[in-house]
Amino acid sequence: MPAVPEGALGLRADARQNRDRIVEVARRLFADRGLDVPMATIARHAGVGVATLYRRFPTKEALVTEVFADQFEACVSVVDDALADPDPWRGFCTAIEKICGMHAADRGFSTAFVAAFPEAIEIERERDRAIQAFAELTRRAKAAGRLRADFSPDDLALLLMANCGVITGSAEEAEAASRRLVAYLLSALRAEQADPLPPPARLSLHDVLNSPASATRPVRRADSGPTAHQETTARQGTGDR
Amino acid sequence: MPAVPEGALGLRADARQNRDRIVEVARRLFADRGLDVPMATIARHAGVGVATLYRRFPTKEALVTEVFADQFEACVSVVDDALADPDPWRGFCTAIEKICGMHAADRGFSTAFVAAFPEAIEIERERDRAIQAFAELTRRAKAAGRLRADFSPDDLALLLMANCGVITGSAEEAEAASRRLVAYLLSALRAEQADPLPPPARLSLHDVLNSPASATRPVRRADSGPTAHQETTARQGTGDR
DNA sequence: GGTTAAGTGGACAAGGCTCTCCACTTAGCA
DNA sequence: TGCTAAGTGGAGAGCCTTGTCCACTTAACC
Repeated sequence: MPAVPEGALGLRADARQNRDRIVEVARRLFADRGLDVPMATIARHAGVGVATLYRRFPTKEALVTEVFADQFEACVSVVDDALADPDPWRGFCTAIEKICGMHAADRGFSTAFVAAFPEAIEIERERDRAIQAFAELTRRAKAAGRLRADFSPDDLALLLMANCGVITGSAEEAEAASRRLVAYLLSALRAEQADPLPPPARLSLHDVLNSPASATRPVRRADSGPTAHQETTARQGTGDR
Repeated sequence: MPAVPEGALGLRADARQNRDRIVEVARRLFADRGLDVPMATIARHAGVGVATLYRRFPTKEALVTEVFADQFEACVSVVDDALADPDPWRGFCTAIEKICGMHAADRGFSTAFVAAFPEAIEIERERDRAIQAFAELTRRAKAAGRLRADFSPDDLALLLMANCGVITGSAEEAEAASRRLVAYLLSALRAEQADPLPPPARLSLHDVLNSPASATRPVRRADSGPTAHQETTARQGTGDR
């Protein structure tokens, strides 16, 4: 993450200020209300017009990506820190707790993270590194005999999505819920657990991070058409879902 | 749940048929695509006009309530069945597995359940009974020494919301993810777990089931206004969030 | 101070949604 | 068969979104 975001490089001083304020305001609004705050609201809170907003960030997605880029980096470095811990199990637990806590504290981030914007190119390289780092952390925690052997690194996606699920209500409620859920989950992950698990979900971290589903571009399947009843064929071609 | 829904009582034969088809189609569409299928799509698939749809169900919420009323009842009877099981822990586990499985199999239901429509009056009485039944199940499973003592009946809300979080992608993916998550969670709930938990989240079942947040009426906080910068007071009165 | 390219804001286009209105059709009954 | 209340479909109102356009303003350099 460069100290000056590359998008703000050749900007005139006033434009630069406006851009900074937009990002700052967007971060706060996304955190408080989630990703579906309208662009006009962000613009108004930043004291600019919508045109200015769209001049800096051609789509809402671009704004979201920019806003959460460094939060994503923070997640990555949490995993790095965990790898540096001499006790791999402690590292593992702290990493999960920290990441889930970050999500719980930021409504927009949790959505953005799970939704994931494939266009976040500067993130892409980091992402693969993070996945490998977490896999290594997993390996070590298992080797230390603390993490159950049938845990799959892809289960991280499962945990994160579950964590997102409990993020509702006020920030404090969300954080309390997340903390308790994570405590449950971590105690399920200890090696002493004997009950066998059903097969890992086909929800790998790669899938989640490249999913077409997104809060700003919701998944919309093509209309498969009616399967019965007197639906006339003439009505079909409306393009309606 | 009456055999003939009270909404369909004095209806003319053709109207009755249309109503039934609407509910059937809506159930299928909600299950496949979630709650945000447009009303027009439902009408089209049912082979009726939107006006007909709105004549039977004055709001989308009313339709959703009707569609999921019996699924809700099914959840309640799952808890009843669990209470009838001589082994309370087995009953407890099966209940959770079944309910989570039902949610995973039905994208719309999971949303509707967590969102919860306070207006679903006929459900209201059932709801309190279900909550008490689950509390009783909890008590027995603890008494049998199988469920960890610090489990709170309100944690059911936590589990259900977490489960909702992993419902993405195809139906099979969702069910696989849910199964694995539930397996993790149940192993965390066994009495042998020693690690103390953080305090229960202030997410009681009552709260969740009466939450103002909803998929059809998303939570919208009042705009608190900007906290800094040169926002003019004149711009404030636009009613924008 | 004057020039000018960069920056700006507000109106508006395009398209989505829920829900309403009203002129027309039809089931049910004598 | 013919009457009538019940039922109907489609157009469109009203509101929300994201994103565009263009006449105006202003920072930055001479």
